Amino acid sequence: MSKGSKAASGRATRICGAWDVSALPCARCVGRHLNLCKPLDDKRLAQLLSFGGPRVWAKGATMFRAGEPIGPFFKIRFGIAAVFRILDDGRRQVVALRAPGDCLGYLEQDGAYSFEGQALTEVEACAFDRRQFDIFAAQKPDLAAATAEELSRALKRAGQAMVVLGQLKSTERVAHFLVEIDALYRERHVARTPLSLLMNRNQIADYLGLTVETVSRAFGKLREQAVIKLVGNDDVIILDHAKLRDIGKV
Amino acid sequence: MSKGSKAASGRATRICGAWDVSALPCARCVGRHLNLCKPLDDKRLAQLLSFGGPRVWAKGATMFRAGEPIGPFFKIRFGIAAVFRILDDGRRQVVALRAPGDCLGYLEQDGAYSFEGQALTEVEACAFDRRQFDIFAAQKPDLAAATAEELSRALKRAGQAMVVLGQLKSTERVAHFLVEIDALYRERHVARTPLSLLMNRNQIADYLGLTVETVSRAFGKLREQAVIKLVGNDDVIILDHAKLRDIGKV
DNA sequence: CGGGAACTTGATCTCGGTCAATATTGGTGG
DNA sequence: CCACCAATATTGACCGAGATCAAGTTCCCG
Repeated sequence: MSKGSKAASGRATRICGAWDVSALPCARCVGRHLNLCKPLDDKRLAQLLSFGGPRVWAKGATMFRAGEPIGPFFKIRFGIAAVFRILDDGRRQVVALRAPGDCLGYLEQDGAYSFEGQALTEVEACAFDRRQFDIFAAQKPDLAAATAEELSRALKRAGQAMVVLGQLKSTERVAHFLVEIDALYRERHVARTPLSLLMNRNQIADYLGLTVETVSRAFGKLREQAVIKLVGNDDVIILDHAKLRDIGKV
Repeated sequence: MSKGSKAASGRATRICGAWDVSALPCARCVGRHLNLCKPLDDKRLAQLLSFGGPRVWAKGATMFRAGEPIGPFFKIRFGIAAVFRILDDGRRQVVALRAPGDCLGYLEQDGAYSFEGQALTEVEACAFDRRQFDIFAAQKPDLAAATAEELSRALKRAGQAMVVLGQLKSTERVAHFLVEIDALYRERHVARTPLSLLMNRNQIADYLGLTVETVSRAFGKLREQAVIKLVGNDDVIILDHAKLRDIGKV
């Protein structure tokens, strides 16, 4: 599965922004710059790389923990990660899904990570020392602008997620979720047919503020309405995009 | 009420960040630079001001609408504003509360505002043309850094709000809300005793993803438990901060 | 004061949570 | 390749938190 998504990502010709880390050498090909889109020239790429090394996490691995002394932040090259928080009593809320091109572990509070990070698939990401990155960004206006742009994108997505959590009914939430990750995976070239959720029902439930059972029932309703078709546990075929978007209030 | 908060804000010696707009001349005192904290020197302040004028909205006024062609963004000097989205069927979710020092209307999508903005109290803010601001920021690394910092702060708050909406029970949400705005108003020098909510039950409900009745009942429960005391419709005295934080999972 | 808006309280209903019992699935080893 | 098994998903029965509908009550502003 993670192999599949990785292959799909590999075909990407452009992931995003002024600092496309897919352009950076990865563990298997140090010294070779793919440089698929070139807002950063080779010299600057090399400079960025000098303090940001590639790293790989297995599916399910913890990338960082809330409260843990702040370390590097990451920019995803392949795979999908979840950012979440756990309350003392075990309640858990996934706060964001992060795909190739997204940053992860950027937020900090009093010198500690603000949220938890976990790899949903195998994940490969570049690690950046934030102090050095900030210094570098201070001299590269377009990199700073790209950072602001990325944060804006994340903030917009968070706002939409708040609408989903605060106002939508369970089936609406699930419909919204499907449209959302379909668009996300497509945009980041993780897309395949059928759509692979890359999350189990539990993780989806924690993202949507529901329980596993409710998520399952919502999938059932959408299937009854012939809006989707379920294939195994992880794959979904969207039969009626328009109706799904309609239900999901997208 | 808005007059009170304004007076309180006026006493602030430092609001935040590298571009404290309270340092900019306001409508009533053009040409005079308060310059309370001085990360920007006078020349740069003047430059910023040349494309960002002060503006005032009455309590309840709409500052911008989602989908409306993008105009300036704003940085609040006095007052409190709400950022929200309305669904076709009238459901409404407040996505963020913005206090002095916060930016507002920054997010855009395809050349239109992403959310709606409304003044909860009388609001005074500086308007900035984003194109000119971006150009300016590109030459001022510390301003770009301050923008990223501000976005990070907003994103962190959004993440916490998602936990509230996704996981907390109604009373927990209201407790969390009280702690949150108490801290916010305090931090931005809007604070007074007793705590003024500056929002009616309907607005609180729309922020917490609840109904007016449920919010009212939650206030009732907190009052019964002697955690708070209600004074009129808009003021709250927090009797037991520790317990309130505990209930609100802060 | 007086009147309308905002808040509170009560009764009822519904959606989603909880608990429990199957049913699928997909990975593993024979 | 198939049979098995643990993990995951589905389904069902029931319950409860919060929504909805409907009165009251309080507040606040003229």
